[in-house]
Amino acid sequence: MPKARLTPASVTEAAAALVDEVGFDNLSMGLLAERLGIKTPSLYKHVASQADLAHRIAILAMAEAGDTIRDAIQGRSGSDALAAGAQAMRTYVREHPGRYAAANAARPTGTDDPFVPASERVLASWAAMLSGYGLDPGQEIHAMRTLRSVVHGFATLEAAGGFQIDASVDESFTWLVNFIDQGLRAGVTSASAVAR
Amino acid sequence: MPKARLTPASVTEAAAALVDEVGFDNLSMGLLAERLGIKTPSLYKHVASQADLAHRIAILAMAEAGDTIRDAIQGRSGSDALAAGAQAMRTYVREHPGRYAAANAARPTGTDDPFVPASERVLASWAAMLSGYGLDPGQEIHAMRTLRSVVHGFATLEAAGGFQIDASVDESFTWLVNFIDQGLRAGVTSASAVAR
DNA sequence: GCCTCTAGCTAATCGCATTAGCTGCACTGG
DNA sequence: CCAGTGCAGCTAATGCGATTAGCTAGAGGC
Repeated sequence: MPKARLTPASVTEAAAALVDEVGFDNLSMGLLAERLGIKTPSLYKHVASQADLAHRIAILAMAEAGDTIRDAIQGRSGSDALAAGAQAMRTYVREHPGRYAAANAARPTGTDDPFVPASERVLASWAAMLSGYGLDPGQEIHAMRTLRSVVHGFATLEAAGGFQIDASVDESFTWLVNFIDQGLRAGVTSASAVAR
Repeated sequence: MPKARLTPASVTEAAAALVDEVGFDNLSMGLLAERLGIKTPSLYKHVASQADLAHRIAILAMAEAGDTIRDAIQGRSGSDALAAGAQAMRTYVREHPGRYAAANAARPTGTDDPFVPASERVLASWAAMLSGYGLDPGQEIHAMRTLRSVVHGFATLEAAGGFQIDASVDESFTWLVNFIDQGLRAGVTSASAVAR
């Protein structure tokens, strides 16, 4: 049997894959150890505790989500960027529900916590998506929070199986993104109309 | 010492108050028992398990939220109903974060689960709020999901301390509700222009 | 070839949910 | 008013999952 040479990073990666399968609250040290072919206490040679492990998964998830969104909006702007970014986010959550749950449960441990820059990068992507709409600076923070809320809300409700009725969830998401896009564009025109 | 005569309902109520204080994931049978002035195993005379307890909290929360929202939109319609309902929901989540977390974590156990009608009543209120906008029937489900997503998303992000920047969160929420309202009103007129 | 360093192991501890079995009090029927 | 019954609460015990202590052997450096 091959010596896989475990590291904190590889353990975290395995744990992330595990939570996506069994759900974040079903994460257990025993289950993870079994997947890695080692005994439970051996895990503590790589991570400090289960809380530490969860935090590492959260950092990984935030970094991955940040990359995914940034790649999606690359070279796009305005409506296209919004649609691509939102879809990328939703897809990420759908494919990695456990990781996303870990990221949501995480709280920064301090100013030097890698989780902080990772989430800032995600926020930066959201901001970039909005920049194309030429919003009034005073509105930007509100628009950003609205955008975050709606995408986060949709993704978590979907992941939790909150949409029961058999109407296409894909279609609803497209509708939602369109709705936001139109609202943002209307805001721009009415704002400048006032200025004019 | 007064005999408080515990019941499943009173235990659930105490547990709900407890989770609002300490957070849903910090709920423990020992802590609850201590609050009630009894020993941990005695709790099992009233609830079947911790999972059962959590589920009862979820049902309570959903029922309370449903009542609160319904009361808020009483006698209002259109934009007013939307604003009042959304505010009521957010306020409920802010005042009862633990209960709300319990409700989100809950999954219906069957068709006779009281959780089902309780959540349906909440959904009915959302639907009532939207009815004033005279949306195209085919759009209603999407609008409903969008509305749920944005309010749920905002409330959970706020409860999780997700809004770091020191801009007024109240103001952001008002902005958000206004944004949705305007979009819905505009959507009525340009509903058929979705193809774009 | 020897030494050290450490991943992994076994055994033990701890906290918390849950179960088993006992007991006294409160309310019922007579 | 009294015996009988039911149940809330208690203590003691079980079990599982996280975590810690202490040991061991194999890999890489000298």
